[in-house]
Amino acid sequence: MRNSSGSHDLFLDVFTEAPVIKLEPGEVLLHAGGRADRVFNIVSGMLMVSRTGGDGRRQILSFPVQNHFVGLTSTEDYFFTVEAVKASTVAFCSRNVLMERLAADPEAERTYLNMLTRVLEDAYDLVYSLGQRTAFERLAVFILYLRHWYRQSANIKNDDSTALNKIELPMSREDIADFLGLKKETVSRSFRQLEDQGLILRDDRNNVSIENLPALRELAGIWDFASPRHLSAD
Amino acid sequence: MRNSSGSHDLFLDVFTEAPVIKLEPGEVLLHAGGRADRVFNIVSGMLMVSRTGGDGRRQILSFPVQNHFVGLTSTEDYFFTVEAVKASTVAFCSRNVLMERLAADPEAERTYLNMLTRVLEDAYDLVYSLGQRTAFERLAVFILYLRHWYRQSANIKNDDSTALNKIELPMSREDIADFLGLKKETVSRSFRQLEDQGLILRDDRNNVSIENLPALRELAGIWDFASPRHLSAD
DNA sequence: CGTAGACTTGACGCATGTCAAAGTGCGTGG
DNA sequence: CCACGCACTTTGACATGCGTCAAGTCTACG
Repeated sequence: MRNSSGSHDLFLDVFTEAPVIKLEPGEVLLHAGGRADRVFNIVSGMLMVSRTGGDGRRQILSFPVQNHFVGLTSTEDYFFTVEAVKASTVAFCSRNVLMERLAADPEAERTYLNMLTRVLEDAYDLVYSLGQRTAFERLAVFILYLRHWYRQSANIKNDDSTALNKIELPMSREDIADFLGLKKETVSRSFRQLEDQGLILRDDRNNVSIENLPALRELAGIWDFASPRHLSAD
Repeated sequence: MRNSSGSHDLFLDVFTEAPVIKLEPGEVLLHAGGRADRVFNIVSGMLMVSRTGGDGRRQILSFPVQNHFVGLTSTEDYFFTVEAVKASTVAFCSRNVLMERLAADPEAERTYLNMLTRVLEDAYDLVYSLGQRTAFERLAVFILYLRHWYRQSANIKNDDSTALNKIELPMSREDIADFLGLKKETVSRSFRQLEDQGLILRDDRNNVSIENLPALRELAGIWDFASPRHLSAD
């Protein structure tokens, strides 16, 4: 199982009593280059982790949501920027405290390793999308990702639940583009294409409805987000 | 410092006395879908980690070399395939043994977390390349990566050493293409373009010489592989 | 030598990027 | 409450980088 929100498998107890920070949309939690002395656990909302090159090109690395974890580096400094996409609250603790806790408690350590490994697997999923999928497919996968995250947050078991067919898109088209390695115009056109083919419906700027889940999954090549890996078997 | 080959910062002692496997080029170490009960440390040579979709599209995730680590999953099964690019030897130990060692020894645990975090950072580097860079730039970055790995293996301190200007390319053009999210023809043409601009020289099929390191770095936007992060500051 | 596999090169097409204009919703101030 | 303006999105026309398909070339190996 990939997750079931709130389970101890995903949550480190160093965060249970930890202080929280409230963030408004667009507010920056931490900057690339800043000293990496804290780690964060998202309590609610949605953040955005990005990296910007010297020439201004920006790549979004992830959109962490409830119970996701942010702040890992192997070095002294953050190499990414984290900001809020929507109003969010995050718990934080110092890196040292976390490390001591992990050293003292093998159970916490296992949990942490699992979280870290999942982040890595998500990164590899993104690599696969960027390297192998078309714009159209990337957007389909992205919508299924959002659906998956909302399912986790709402703690809904049934992966086919129609309760999950309203998808909120709290980030801008440009953010989506920078996540998927596209331009915002291409994202717009791909949304249109998905709508024209009856896979989704654009309710408004920030909300789409999934109209044909099996076809979306077919397009994405993803059959079960909860299974060991996201790609259909080879 | 990102590494200094053989240092205890990068090497887990569970592997010191561990049995090794010898692999010929093309030989498969493990298959996607197989039970993930072992972890591996590369002693010499070069491997290739890949993931193939149901429709046959393949994405190479990494080319691990000396002292790199392979076999991490959060689940019961491997979701990637690992094979040898050139003759290699790898040390292995069971996942359980590793986990027990990490639980027992905070020092080993720290080392392991660092290794894992670096793998994650490499994955994010690849994400940036695939999402933001042109074919030409991706190849420049790739050559600099190879150079960086060879520098690690040879344990050469000076990052400008001309001893590192002969770069071996043990993998096929198609492998490079599947790593960089391109087609093999585009890889060929980008090599040509690099040569035409005097940045490299193609000695033969599997060897290039770096002719203009500063220009390559400029193109890649990478100034110092040993620094906290690979991208030039923003 | 001769053949096979890998690589290179060329001609062409298409997906995505670029640039520009029009549409949409939303907050602000009259 | 309405109207204006602004930011974001959508759409359109066109450009281009990379993919596709098909010859050619090289090299290793029999």
